[in-house]
Amino acid sequence: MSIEFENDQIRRRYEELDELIARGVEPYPHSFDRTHTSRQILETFRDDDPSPLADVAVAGRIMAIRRMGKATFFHIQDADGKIQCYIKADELPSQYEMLRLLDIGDIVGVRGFVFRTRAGEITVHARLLALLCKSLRPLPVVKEERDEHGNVIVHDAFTDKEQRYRRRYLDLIVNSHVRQTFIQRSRMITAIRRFFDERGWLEVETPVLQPIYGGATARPFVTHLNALDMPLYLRIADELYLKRLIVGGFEGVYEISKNFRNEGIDRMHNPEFTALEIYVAYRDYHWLMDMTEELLVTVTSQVRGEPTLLRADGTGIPLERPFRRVRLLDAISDAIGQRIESLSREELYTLCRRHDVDVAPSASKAKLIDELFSTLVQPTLVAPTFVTDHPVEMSPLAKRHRDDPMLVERFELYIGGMEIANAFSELNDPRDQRQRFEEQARLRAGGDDEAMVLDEDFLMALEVGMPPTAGLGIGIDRLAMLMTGAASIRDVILFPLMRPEHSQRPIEA
RNA sequence: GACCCCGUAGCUCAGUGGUAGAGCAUCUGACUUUUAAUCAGAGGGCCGCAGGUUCGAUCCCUGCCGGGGUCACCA
Repeated sequence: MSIEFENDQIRRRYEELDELIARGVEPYPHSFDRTHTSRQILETFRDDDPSPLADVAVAGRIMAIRRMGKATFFHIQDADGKIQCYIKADELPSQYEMLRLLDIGDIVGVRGFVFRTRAGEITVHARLLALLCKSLRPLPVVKEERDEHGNVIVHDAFTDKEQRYRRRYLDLIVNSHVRQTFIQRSRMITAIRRFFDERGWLEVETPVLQPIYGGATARPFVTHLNALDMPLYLRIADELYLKRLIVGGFEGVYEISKNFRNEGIDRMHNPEFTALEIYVAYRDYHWLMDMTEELLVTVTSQVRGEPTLLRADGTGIPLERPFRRVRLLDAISDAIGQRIESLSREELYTLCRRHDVDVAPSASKAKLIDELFSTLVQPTLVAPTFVTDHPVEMSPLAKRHRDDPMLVERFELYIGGMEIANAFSELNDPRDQRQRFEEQARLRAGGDDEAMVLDEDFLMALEVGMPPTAGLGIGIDRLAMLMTGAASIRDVILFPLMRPEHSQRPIEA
């Protein structure tokens, strides 16, 4: 086998690998009996009694080496953090020789006793050094130092966004804040599950591949099922299936799932993203606003230690109950200084033009209201705010407002200028639902390719009868952004969608 | 999709119309409590790709590829 090496460092490492094998070192052994993680040692070491840590075994990736002739210090990194190790040539002559052939990036196991160095760092003094995996590619080298206040100063951080997203494994190895971000994301989802499970609501799984896509207005990804020779769509939402389960008699169901929307990619959008949807029978959107507040305060407190979310600029967003609640038409009217509910489509269009809101002349009334809101109001909604009671044309799956049939019982939750949640008192009147679908069909015929598709089976389910139900959707990625202070959705998705690199282009069959 | 910015060593970045430089990393040597270890030396580059202008292009121009940002589209 001949390998063309990309650079001298990789060639060098392959040579070292051969030399290790020639010396009888197994470069890829099967296991290592670890007794402690780095953190367990750092947290339990006591200067007045080091004996409990007189024989520990740690394992991890070498992140720094300081060779000083016949003694060497190195740091290894495990999932918990880093710990320094110390090895002396006269104590372990053959393993010290092997260490010559090791590099930053190699994974090793160290068995020994724990002590504190003159410089004050808790360190594992090696009685055994074992190679666990030889690394054949150089890692980005990031150096850290501590200033007099103990703050970590990072030098030459691995920052190239393209490389960080494409080679997330490198990003995770060298950027500890990235590891923390994804740990927090995972804890957030765990906390959400716990919150729902404690209330007896059932986690379910519904189809990703759907013959009819629904539950949201968006362009879908289309695929094809060979077995039945039919098109299928990747789901854009779970809504219609979860409601069928409420019809079926479950009284609280939720799903945390990937949705797929064939639309733009930017700081707030990834073609596949994670959504939470939950439906609870016999409840309405008022109850749901209270529940949403409690959910967010509980989850944020558990993940961040306090009920405060974090913006990318470092400022906090305290979650103080109750969240502000404002009706959509009031919010827009206040921003404009003029009531808008009785305006015609043409008057709304003129209003948009006057306020520099960019809209197509053919835009529907719902679209114009949406544009006015998202341009004039949404950016101002930093503190958590429920925006409620949307016009019925904007919300084909929501129940009409009990006080005004032109509106629906709906809320969207905005935090940090982002839409985080969307919820309704769910429409369960099958005749009204059919009319709404028919209106969507007219929009589709008029060229709106994001309008909803009529789903006869869903209507049949509503005819069987769905109890009054409250339904909520939360954008998990966006919530994770606020949980971690991320500026881009790509920073909270492990493998965000990227255009393939040239060498990785799929070959046409 | 439109516009703006970016692409130089493994990483982070300088730089110039006369085919390249720093720090870290790598290699050689010294060093048995170092810690951005230190000290002395060395190697490493299709300057994103392809054209064009020019005696000569990493630099100027055009196109393409990739990334970032803004807008549009959109949860």
